[in-house]
Amino acid sequence: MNQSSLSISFFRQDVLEVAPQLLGKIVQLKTKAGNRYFFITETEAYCGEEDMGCHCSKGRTTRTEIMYHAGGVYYVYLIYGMYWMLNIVTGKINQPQAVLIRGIKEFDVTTGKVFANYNGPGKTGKVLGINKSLYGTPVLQDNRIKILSHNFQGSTDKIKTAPRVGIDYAEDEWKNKPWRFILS
DNA sequence: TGAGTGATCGTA
DNA sequence: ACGATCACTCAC
Repeated sequence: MNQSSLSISFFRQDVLEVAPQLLGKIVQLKTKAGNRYFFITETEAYCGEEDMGCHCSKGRTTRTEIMYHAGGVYYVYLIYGMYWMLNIVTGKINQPQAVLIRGIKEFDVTTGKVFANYNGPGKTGKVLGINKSLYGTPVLQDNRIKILSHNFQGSTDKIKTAPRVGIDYAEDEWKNKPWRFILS
């Protein structure tokens, strides 16, 4: 298995480039029992203060501060008191954007066989052991989670788009944007 | 369809 | 200081 990570320049592209390109990318998780391997199956893009579905539509706050950083750091937060959402900041400095990782599948690294599906951002955060300590950590620096630069076999072929989930409070213009990317 | 759960943010 | 809200999940 090629272990090279995605570069910092990848994450500093616009979120609408990064979000679909993250589909199929392999995530390596280091645990006491050894490495576990996943690939990304679903993402969502959140794009700037003008995007009424994005947390940054309310401007710079303690929570959203990290989104104003240049791309390539983690943005995590707790929702509904239970679920840690895993996001990666993208774009340039002061261009607040992030990709939400909404789903991953786990596979056996020797056989290449998929054996578990974690659909939904809450489940994704749980299986990866996300918590607030990851907030602001550079993606390339974290020693527990590595995002590799190559794709799970044959996973890039079919990308579906759909409106984003859970932002019913936003006006139709933003609610309807096809910024949810799904591997099929 | 609604309960569970706690950080965050706007209003005082 | 308080109350409403929330990029969700699971059981019913």
